[in-house]
Amino acid sequence: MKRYAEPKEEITRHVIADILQSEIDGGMYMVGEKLPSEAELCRRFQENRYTVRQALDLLVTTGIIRAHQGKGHYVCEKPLDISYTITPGMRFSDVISRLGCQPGAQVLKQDVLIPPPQVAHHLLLVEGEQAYRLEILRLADNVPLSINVTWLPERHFPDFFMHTSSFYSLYGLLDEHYGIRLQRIWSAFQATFPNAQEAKFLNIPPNTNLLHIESLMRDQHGRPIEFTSAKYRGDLCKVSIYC
Amino acid sequence: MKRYAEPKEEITRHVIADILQSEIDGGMYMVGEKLPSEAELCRRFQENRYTVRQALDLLVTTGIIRAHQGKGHYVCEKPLDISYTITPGMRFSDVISRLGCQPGAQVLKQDVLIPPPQVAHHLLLVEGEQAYRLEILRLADNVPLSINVTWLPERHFPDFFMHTSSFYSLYGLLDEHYGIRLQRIWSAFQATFPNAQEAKFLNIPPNTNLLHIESLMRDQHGRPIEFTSAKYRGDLCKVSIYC
DNA sequence: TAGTGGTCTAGACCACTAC
DNA sequence: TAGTGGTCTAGACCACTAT
Repeated sequence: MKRYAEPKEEITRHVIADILQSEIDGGMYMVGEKLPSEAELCRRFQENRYTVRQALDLLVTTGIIRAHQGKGHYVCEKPLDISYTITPGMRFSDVISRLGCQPGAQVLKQDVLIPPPQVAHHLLLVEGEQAYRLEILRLADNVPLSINVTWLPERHFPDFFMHTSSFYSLYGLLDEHYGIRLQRIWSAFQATFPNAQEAKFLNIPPNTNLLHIESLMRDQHGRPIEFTSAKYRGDLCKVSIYC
Repeated sequence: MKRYAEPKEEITRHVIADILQSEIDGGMYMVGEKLPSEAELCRRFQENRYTVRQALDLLVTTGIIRAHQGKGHYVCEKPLDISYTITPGMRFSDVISRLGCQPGAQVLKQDVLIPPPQVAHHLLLVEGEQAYRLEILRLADNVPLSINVTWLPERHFPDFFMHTSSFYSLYGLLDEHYGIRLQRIWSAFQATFPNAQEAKFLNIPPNTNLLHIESLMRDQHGRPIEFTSAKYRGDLCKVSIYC
């Protein structure tokens, strides 16, 4: 056992992380399987618990494994490749179904209010005009995948909340009840980290990265209809678009 | 000073991080300015160095501050909003110039070889057909913003490397010397972390998040011409596209 | 050389999970 | 109750930066 830091050049935590990762890649620990406990890894590598934890943290941060207090470290599922083509007929729920997962959606909050200036501007609202604000959690096999905040101009959707109680697909709802089909005008992409609330709903540690997508959609008549801010789990999602 | 962990509920590191963040937000430490040293913060909060470091790490991971060994912790710049519209006439260098920064590009590597199957498939190459592979570092005011790996079918670009020595704008080069103007077919977005080499070239710690964009572009005749894998610094870049 | 952050040892208590 | 990960104390050496 090394008593103190060595000439460096290797940084023990990275060496341990690389060994564990190669063992995971090599199939020694399968997806969903539990890794040896920290104490066991300390004995195996003859290193301090701090060092072993730093190594595990590297793999947690990279989305290779996840930690469960009181249980252990587990090998993560592989990222889903969500080929997300929002054109007529392709909905979030369809995408998830095609991947062999059970899609889910949960309305966390719904309001009618005056949106922030940026949103009002995109949706071409007049001064003081109100819009629906929907906060939706998207799930696949009961695993939270994304949090969406969607804005819709109030005037286009009378009695909107009558339809959201049995929420399943937003685009399905807009098509069925209002005859509106959406197409993308513009999107902005950013890699971010979650705030406390988002981390809670997505059930992820605060250092998981998120794919943040803001989108402006228009209907078949060219009117801007929907502004959405969606935050996807970076370790599980990859989003594709076709132009 | 607490001798051991307390009833929790507060988690000291988060409390310290919140205090520091509010002070940064409040303008106590300006962008680019140095925070007090770890030792100083230990004295101020009467906490162990480990705890103070965990607090600082939270802010580093969130992109609020960055650490320089031997110097200190510094407040980060705000993200650039790179509205990246790759259509005729809009180049990376143009985007950067418009933001008031000096664009830069550096060819890290250039090869001619048989691309991996996925790339060959996208570019409609026949079995064994070769392509150019360019690894390019993009900079703004000498700060590395992204690493791009670009593939171009060899047959469309005779004497290609004659033109890459004085590299400035790839799309400018393709237009000038080959009369080819590009448009987006498809893009895939993911939030990831850098590998060791990427972290080195981008000069970022390994827990900085990256916005990874794979794109397939076609020329004015509809032929798929370019496949690019671009990794942008998540703390500095936001990429917008228009459809 | 002094000061800063980066890494590590050794050992403790807290909180969650399973039995 | 035992085992696991989560947090923290106290102190050490290493590597980089400025002077």
